[in-house]
Amino acid sequence: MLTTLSGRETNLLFAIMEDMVAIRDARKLRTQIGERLLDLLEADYFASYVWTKSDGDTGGVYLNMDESNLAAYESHYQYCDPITPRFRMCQRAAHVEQVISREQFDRTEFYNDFLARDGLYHGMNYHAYSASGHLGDLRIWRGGNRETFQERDLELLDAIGAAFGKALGNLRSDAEKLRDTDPRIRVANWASQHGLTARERDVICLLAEGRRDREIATVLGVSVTTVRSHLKSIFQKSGASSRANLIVSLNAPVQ
Amino acid sequence: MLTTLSGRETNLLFAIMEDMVAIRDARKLRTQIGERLLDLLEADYFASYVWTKSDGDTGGVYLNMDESNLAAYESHYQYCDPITPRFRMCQRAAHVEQVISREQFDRTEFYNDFLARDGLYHGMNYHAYSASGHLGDLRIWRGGNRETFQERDLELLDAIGAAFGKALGNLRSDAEKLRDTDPRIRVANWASQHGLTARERDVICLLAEGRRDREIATVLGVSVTTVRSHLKSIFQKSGASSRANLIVSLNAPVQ
DNA sequence: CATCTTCTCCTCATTTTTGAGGATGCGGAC
DNA sequence: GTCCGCATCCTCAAAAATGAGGAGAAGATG
Repeated sequence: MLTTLSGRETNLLFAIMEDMVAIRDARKLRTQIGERLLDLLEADYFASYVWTKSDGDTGGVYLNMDESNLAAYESHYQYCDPITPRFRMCQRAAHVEQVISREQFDRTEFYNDFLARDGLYHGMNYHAYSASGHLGDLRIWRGGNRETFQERDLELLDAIGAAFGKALGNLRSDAEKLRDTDPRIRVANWASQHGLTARERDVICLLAEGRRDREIATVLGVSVTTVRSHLKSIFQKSGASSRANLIVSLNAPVQ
Repeated sequence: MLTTLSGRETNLLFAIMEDMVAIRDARKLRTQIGERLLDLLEADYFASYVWTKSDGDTGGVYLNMDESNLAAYESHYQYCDPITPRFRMCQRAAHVEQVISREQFDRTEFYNDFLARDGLYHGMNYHAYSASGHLGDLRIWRGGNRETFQERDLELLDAIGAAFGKALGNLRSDAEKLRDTDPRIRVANWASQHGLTARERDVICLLAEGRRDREIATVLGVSVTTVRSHLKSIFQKSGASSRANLIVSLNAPVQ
């Protein structure tokens, strides 16, 4: 690739570069990059999906698209989407017409009942992957009254998409690390690993905080002997040799 | 700023953008960005310093500079460096001649005995800051037989420096978070917070692993009563009410 | 030298935890 | 219905940890 950039484009690219390192929330990053891309590529519509949703993230980020139409996509059209699976097979940014012929596409229910209703006509996608799977995508569209995307646009999207994918990968692995250190989640994982019952879970949650049998009993509203009874089976199931050992394995950031 | 970029420059900028998100080691990032900048700005020499050194990082990263001369900088010339303090006051990339007059500079020991020996003549610096202080810098030089840097070069360095600063800031705060979750360091911090003696530290290190008094005694090669004696003063100094409580506060990622 | 801290070890009493046996009632699965 | 897992409660005994009182030796500090 060897493309010159105008002053306007250079400015946008610098802004994108700063966003990539500065924004550390995947949803915000996708929104911001979307706005920059619409500007840079002179496009009209933007959408971005991630497949592994997390913390209240519905997965989709959209710009200039109709709410009710999007609801229809999420409930129906994503299941008869003829292009996204093909885009996902490309290792780089691709134009709609690189994955399906225009004639074929124009006859699909997906195009006529979904895309066309919002005015989407010319499209290109970038799908970011890591070793562990799909990270997220960038979907750029122009209306039918506009020019189609050129090879140069694909190159720009490709280069930005590469960095975008790395950034998403970083954010995801950061989130995973954080989740590994969240005590509640660690305790819950530990509990299911060892096949603990609901009540035994209640007990180790309090145990993990360093409480005594008597305190645990008070909090749970049962007698101390009941707590000891649960503890006995917890020791049996986990093979832990002492309360101290248990607390360490429940609280240690890395096991 | 409104600068057009050539195809070569665009490619380099995309590469820099990817480096910024992909490289998660501060030293490697500085080295890589240094090489890209030498290429992009057609410069001859690169140096980058960080002031808060960490994990075997000596602070300085250099390209095309003489080893023995650098040793002289670290031991002597950095203390009579007339320009770096002035560069650090600039909020953006600056040319040497923006912080000192050429005539003045050419008379300094710093220039004649240090820079000139390696052939450094035209220079520009970028110093990155965060709220907590200086993060790191980018120092770009050309030889005396070359053209001086133009306003356009400063603009490029400035834009890249902004993202570079954010990236360094992220890496540093990530490293700090990691350090907060390292059990050994947390135990050491906890110990000094509560004014524990060396032997008491040894005891809680083993205690934090969930060991029994007897085990601790064996490992330390003392009697159980000695261990209990140390534990007694640990309990007194820290105000902890039980061994379980102690283990939690020693192991909990966040206190 | 006297004083202080630290490390080492001790006793005695008490509380807490662990391990081993139980028993009862409840609700779902076969 | 019978069986099984679960939650609840019990006793008794042993092991571990806590709290309080020490004492002696080594070393640093005034």
